[in-house]
Amino acid sequence: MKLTKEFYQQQDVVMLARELLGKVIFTFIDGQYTAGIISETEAYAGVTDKASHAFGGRRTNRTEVMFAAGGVAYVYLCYGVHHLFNVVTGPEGTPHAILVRGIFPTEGIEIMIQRRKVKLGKKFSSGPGTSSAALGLKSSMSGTDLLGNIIWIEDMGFNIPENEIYVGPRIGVDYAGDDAALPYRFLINDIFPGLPESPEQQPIKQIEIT
DNA sequence: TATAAGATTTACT
DNA sequence: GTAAATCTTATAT
Repeated sequence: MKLTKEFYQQQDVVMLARELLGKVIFTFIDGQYTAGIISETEAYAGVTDKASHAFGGRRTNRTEVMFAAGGVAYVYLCYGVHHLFNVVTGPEGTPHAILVRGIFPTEGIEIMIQRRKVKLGKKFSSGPGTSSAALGLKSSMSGTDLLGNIIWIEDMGFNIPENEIYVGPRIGVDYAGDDAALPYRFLINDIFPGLPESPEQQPIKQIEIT
């Protein structure tokens, strides 16, 4: 079941970030299918979030796609090196985005190994840059429709119980003042033991969402 | 025009 | 633990 426009265009980006855990992201790039279960996400809440690229309504060539209606990809180059994949959500004009920070590889694993140039293991796709690299995502794909046949996300029926989800502050956003402490990071540990060498995530303390 | 810092990863020491 | 890789944006000359 491919996720719909209606799903992506919901208002609550934090709720959507939690919902994306356990969903499966597919790519069909260079004639190769790859897929993985989303294991870690972070919400970036549009114009009001100091950690967001669109804070204060900032529009640049890079961030313009964040203002589109939900259901497209926002992929940008971080530190000049890593291509970070985000899901744009919310209605048109509301620049919400969800950073995908980790996946458990499920399909096209040989292709992913070629792209990553490392063996499967803890670090294989447990960060935003490595996840994007495994899936073949590049910043040139920013703006790609997530309802097309290049990048899409499906609900395969994996149900993630609330007590398996760790919630905490986002990574690397110390510059964002008060917003750095917001509990907008969601991750699941290795609860898919049947998968080949699922990367482990470091546990963090579960905190209440207030 | 120049500089600094960033939603990071990797290879070294 | 530290450094290097080197694109985008913001701020300061």
